[in-house]
Amino acid sequence: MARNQQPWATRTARDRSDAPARGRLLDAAETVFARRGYGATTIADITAEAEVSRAGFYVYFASKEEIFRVLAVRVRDAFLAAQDVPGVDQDDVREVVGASTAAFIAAYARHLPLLRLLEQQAQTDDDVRAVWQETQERPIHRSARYIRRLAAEGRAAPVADPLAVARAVGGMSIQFARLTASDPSGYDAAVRDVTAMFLHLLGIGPDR
Amino acid sequence: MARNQQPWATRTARDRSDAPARGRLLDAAETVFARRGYGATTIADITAEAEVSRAGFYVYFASKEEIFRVLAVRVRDAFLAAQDVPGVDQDDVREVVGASTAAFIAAYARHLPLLRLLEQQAQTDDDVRAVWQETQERPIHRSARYIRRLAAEGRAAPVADPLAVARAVGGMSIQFARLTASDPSGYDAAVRDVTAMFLHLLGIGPDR
Amino acid sequence: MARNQQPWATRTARDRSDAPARGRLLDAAETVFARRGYGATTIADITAEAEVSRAGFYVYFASKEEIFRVLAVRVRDAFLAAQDVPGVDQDDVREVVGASTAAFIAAYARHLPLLRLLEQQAQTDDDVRAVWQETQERPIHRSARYIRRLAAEGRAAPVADPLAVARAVGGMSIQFARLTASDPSGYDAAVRDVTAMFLHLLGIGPDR
Amino acid sequence: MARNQQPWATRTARDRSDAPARGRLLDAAETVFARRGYGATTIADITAEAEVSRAGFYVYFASKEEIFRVLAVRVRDAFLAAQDVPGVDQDDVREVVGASTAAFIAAYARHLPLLRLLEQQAQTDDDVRAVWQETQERPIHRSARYIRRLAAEGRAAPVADPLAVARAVGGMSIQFARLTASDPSGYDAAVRDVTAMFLHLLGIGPDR
DNA sequence: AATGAATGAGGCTTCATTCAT
DNA sequence: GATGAATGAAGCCTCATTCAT
Repeated sequence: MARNQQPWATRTARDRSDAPARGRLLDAAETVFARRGYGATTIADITAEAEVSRAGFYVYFASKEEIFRVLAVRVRDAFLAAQDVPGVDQDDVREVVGASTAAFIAAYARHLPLLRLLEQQAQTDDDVRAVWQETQERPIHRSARYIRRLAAEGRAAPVADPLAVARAVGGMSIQFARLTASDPSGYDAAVRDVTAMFLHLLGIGPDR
Repeated sequence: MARNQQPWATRTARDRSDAPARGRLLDAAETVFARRGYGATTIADITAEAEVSRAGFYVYFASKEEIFRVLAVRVRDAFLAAQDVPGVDQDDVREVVGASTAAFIAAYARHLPLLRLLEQQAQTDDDVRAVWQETQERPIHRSARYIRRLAAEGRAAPVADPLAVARAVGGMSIQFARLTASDPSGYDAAVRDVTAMFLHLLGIGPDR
Repeated sequence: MARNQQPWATRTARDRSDAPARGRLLDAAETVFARRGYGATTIADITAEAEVSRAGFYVYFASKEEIFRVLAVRVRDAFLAAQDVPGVDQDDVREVVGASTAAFIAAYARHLPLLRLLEQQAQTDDDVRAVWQETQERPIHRSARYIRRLAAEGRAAPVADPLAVARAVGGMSIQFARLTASDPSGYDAAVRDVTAMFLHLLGIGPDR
Repeated sequence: MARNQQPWATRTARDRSDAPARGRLLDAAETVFARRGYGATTIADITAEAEVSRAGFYVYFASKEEIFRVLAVRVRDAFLAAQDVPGVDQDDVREVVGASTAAFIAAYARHLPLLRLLEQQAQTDDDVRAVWQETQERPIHRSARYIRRLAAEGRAAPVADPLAVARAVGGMSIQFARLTASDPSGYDAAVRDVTAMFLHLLGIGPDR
């Protein structure tokens, strides 16, 4: 889209073939990894999907591991960015909790295939492990920070250590996100239930 | 039987423990899969670990997929069996919840490597998917049943639908089980915290 | 069948399982070789068909080559024996030629699968080659001898050297035998046509 | 094209003749199949003969079966093409029969090894069977057509149905072609005898 | 920047064959 | 004789990767 912001550009967007090859390869890799898993994916699968020659892959990436690492970062960033919920009244705990729960579940469900692979490859590849840990931990720590602040301000009375509560809520949310991924129609109920339990664990009763 | 006809024989060969090859192969497969993941594991790795010839593998299993499927069933059974907690006073909700939480977290942490692979392969292999789903769902449904009974008997006032609570608690427990797997010293705290949150979600206050 | 010629024998013929294993293996080998060809046939195929254990094969035969050699002899003998046509008036050339042509075509068509393999393996295995050559040459030489006698007695005037005529008639017969094997209904016409051409090549006109 | 930019270059590598690898593989396959038969031939044999790496084989062919199928077509075409005998006076039956008999026997003898394999593999592989049948039937039908024309024009009085005569002559020719293959010195006599018998079956007397 | 051609390395699988019982 | 279990040897095939152009 940014491409057309330059009025002097003469080429009109022609199908995928004028996207730069590197980007096409990354998109293709994401698609194929999601479809066939890490191990079963071959370089040939990726280049076929990207409509690039096999050798063309090596112009941009040194190996399957490397393209995966690049992809891992992309997924982490997308996943974390999707959790910034702007336009929420920071003073309304219920609204904050509801909105961030909704965002988390939605983002997790959306990126589930790649997140699974991330976790998987984290067992093997140290670089991926670092990315995966950040992907996992950052939302939890952010949440824990928030809970600590609420507790300090006397606006919540968490049942357990804030970090433990944050982790627990993270666990729940993931569980429901997986459910949502296999049955998207359950999304609203999932958000409602998790929000309610989150609030309850904060010692905050249901809305009226 | 013939083996005992010669009392002076020091046991006819068979130094390789004396487990029959099939069992050795399954144990070896479990070890190797846990160590190197599914994709990176080769038949040669498994047979080397089992001290069996490469060809010997095919006497009992047709492929890596097949031995994994057999292993999947074994893991599911072990994991589910580990959650039967005998000798618990069924009338004491706190004790039941505490014991089953402890058992679940311990079992999950213990089998984590294979459970991860189970989930992973469930994406690809329909048979494994069935086993994985049972592994996942059975504890949750059992837990949901228990919650429903407590609610019906007026001994608990769950914050949300019993199935949702069960699922949420499952999610938490998994989260803490993973933590425990990487840092076993946190086990007691994990059990304590999850138990407390579980009870809280059941509307049951802290012990005295 | 010979088994029941001994009146003192008490065992009645019970299905294949009391045929001695060696014979069962040979029969099985013939069946399987005919069905799958030489190369594709495995020892396991043969023993399965014979309902004998894999190792049992080696009690009687040292290898696939060896059992094939034994089979080759059996086939050669059966094929040659089938060409003895008793009860034919040796003075009636037309009858002799007709009967032996019929017998040859029938025998060739019947044993075609194994004869093909014989020829095939003759390329590779010297023992088989000897058997194959005899199988091929004996009928031709016998036929040539007959033609020579007829010529000497002035009862025929062969168009070419008796051996060449015999060879030519052999070639025709094989061609029609193959046709017959794939379409048995053509047998009578084949015999009639070949007989007519055979007689013609002997300078003997059609029957009245 | 770039190759000629450096006039001093002594030809960029490519000592392996300069036939492209695919052609070399086909030639090699023909050689090796003829030498060792189908079953005994391995991919490694072929690639060694072609001076190509084992993996190189799979760039052009998916399997031994496939390269054989391609070869089958090549052999069929070569065999059939060798039977076009130009420069023959179509009005001289003796010349036509003699020339086509000679061509057939020569072509069959020359391609005997591969033709044998063709027949052999026709039992197993449907594609090969189709090629083999055409290889077999086309000369016979062409010959039958010719005989029918001669008969219609009153220039021949075949002893039997033209198709039967054609088939019979085919059978003879094959028989003598095989003989020729194992003893090339007999070629002329074979052609003479088969031609004589062919003409005789057409009811055409010997030359003068 | 891009690619067609080629290959080294490595895993999978089959199979004839042996051996202890 | 007969067999279940096991294995060495060998072939097939795939794939990441390189290289000349």
